[in-house]
Amino acid sequence: MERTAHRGNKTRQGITQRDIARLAKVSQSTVSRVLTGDETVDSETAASIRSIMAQHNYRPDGNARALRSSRSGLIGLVVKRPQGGFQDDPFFAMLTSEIIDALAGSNYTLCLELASESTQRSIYDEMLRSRRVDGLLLVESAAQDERIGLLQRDRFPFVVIGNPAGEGGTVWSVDNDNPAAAAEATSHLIARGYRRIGFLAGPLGITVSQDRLRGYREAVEAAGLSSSVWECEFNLESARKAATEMLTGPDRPDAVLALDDLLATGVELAARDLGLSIPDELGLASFNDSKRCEIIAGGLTSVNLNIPKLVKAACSLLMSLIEGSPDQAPTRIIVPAQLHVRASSERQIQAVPA
Amino acid sequence: MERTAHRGNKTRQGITQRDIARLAKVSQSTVSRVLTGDETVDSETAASIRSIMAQHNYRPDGNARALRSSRSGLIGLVVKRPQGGFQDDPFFAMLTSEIIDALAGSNYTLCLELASESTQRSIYDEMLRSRRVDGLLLVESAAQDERIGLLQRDRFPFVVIGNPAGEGGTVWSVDNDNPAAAAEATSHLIARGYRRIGFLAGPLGITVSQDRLRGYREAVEAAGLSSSVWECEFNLESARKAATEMLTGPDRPDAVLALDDLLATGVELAARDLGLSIPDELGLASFNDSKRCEIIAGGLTSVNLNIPKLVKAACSLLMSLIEGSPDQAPTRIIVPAQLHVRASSERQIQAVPA
DNA sequence: TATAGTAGCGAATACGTATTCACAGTTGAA
DNA sequence: TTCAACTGTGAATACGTATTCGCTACTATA
Repeated sequence: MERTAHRGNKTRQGITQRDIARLAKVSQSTVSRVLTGDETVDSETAASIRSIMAQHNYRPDGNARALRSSRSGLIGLVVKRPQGGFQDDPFFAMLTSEIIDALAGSNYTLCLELASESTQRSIYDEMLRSRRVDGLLLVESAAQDERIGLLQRDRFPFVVIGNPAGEGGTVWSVDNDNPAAAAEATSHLIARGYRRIGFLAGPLGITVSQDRLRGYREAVEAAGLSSSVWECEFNLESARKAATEMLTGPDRPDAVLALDDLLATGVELAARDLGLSIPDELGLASFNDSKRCEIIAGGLTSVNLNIPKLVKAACSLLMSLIEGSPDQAPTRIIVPAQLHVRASSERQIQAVPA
Repeated sequence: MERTAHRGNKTRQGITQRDIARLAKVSQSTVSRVLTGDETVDSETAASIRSIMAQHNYRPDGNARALRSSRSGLIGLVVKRPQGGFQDDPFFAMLTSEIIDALAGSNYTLCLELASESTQRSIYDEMLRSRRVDGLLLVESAAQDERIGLLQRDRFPFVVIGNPAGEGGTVWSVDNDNPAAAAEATSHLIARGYRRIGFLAGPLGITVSQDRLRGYREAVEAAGLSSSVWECEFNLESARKAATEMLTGPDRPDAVLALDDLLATGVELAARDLGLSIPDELGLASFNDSKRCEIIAGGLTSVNLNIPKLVKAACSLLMSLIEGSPDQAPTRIIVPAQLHVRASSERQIQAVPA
């Protein structure tokens, strides 16, 4: 005589394949076949089953599916979170957003993990070794990363976005040609008549710093100029401080190439503090071409990294790794970047005779 | 005679409870008991099992676990993505980051979903009805949301961050007291001697716009001043355009309260274009107290929403909903916000006799 | 007409875990 | 001494799906 409805909690049970089968007067396996798109089901039977499914609003249980087929349909995104949290840098949001778009048509869903030192280990255990995710996107720029070794040992599908320095050709990765892009940006500044070009890098232990620094150096040396490099942390205060030192020291640069729009913002602040006008007294360029480039320094020249394309490449690569390991040697995919010139580097050209 | 090793793909098999049991010379169920923290296992047996687990680097299969216990340990985050993608607004990144921190000690992991119009439906089906997530955090400000009805119908655990307008007392939610905060910010501007205070809102269909507008109106009217409201989209260009109209129209405001740091940035740009100095000729205040407040307009007065606390409250609420539905009436939790005064509203006080 | 081939389908099983049930052995109180 | 309670355990089962294995009919070929 007991009512069962008031349990409230367990009531949320959901309908299963067996229920559908009962209603359609077929076996559960036939229902399953319809779901997996098996061709050997009579089209009329299939239609009837489908209609009953729709009618009862049936949805397969993702966990059962994952257990049986050992494929979860989840992709993990691992980003190293800068200490001090995310600054205004929209890189992370752009990335996430693009990944979701890239995955939209597929059978995969994004699952997020921000790594700080403390959660780092948990990612690997909780998500990966528990088979919760089918593959990993690693946003990587640290020169050393012990996780990569672990992933390789387990033959776990993963793609690095960025430059996994030590792992040269042993890892699938997608990146821009940062040295070339940095060289182009530097050459652009030189072509605009700037002569003492400084480089404001992030932490030098990070490969993206190293790569862009290299391109900068090459371009500067090729032009017979000398280089001057400053290092700072990935936050505004640090960038502003470094830029201030840079611009008040001896042999002050007349142009700065910053690693990042965030750091470039710091340079602009420093310049404003010092009363230096951009672009006349100081040229400025950087990387990312984020929205803020339209407002910083009256328009900030910046390298567009083509994040949508970068992400699409990474995702489709990862999916193919997950689905049928091509057993091909790992490749590094390079997505072209493009310099987006704006006012911050548009000084009147100062006669540079051919 | 066939080698089995070269399959390469299926090799990634992983060790199971049964394997552990065999090694420990106990039954699989005892191993399971150790894992679930069942007290009835002999401590010596348990120790031995644990040691074997550690030795063989065992990890329980998350999918099997989820299937059996109908609890996945995943929490979904649903954010409505503004069209045009994320601008420089760091709100999303702050949120995500804080959620991960809040979940760090718990047994839950974050799983992300950005909703655009097209993926909206898929969230509900793929993640929720497939039982992939145990609960949902909904970042909500639309006045109407059909998803909430669906969630309620299925008695699915979810918590709204923000104000789910129509759903008054029928939904668990966590929010700031936006009317009060807006009133405080407005009163602050008035106390600093500003007299014609404009409000730059986002889209008015959004509850956060409505709530802050209300507080602004109350404060302005209480001071015997008149209100003037402008609406714009959630992007810099739109804000700048609206602010320009605002500041060039008749009866130009001498202070602006913006809905958001992003919109406030647009106001600053417009002011700069028009040669209006902040704070002397134009007072400015907004909401979010993001990092950029330290650099906009020489320091932007902004309401700190206390996102860490907001998020912690939402997460622990959600977890308790998931674990044992308290069958208590839904509650709206209000986290106090605090006005962070900076230079942008710090005009010399112009004699306002008591 | 006999046989090979094939389409369609149900029974059974596997995936790895959590949980229920029963049972043996021990303890403790009557 | 007897029986009840308790402790620690293994066998069995369930979770919902995908998949393998045969079996039945039916068609095509000879």
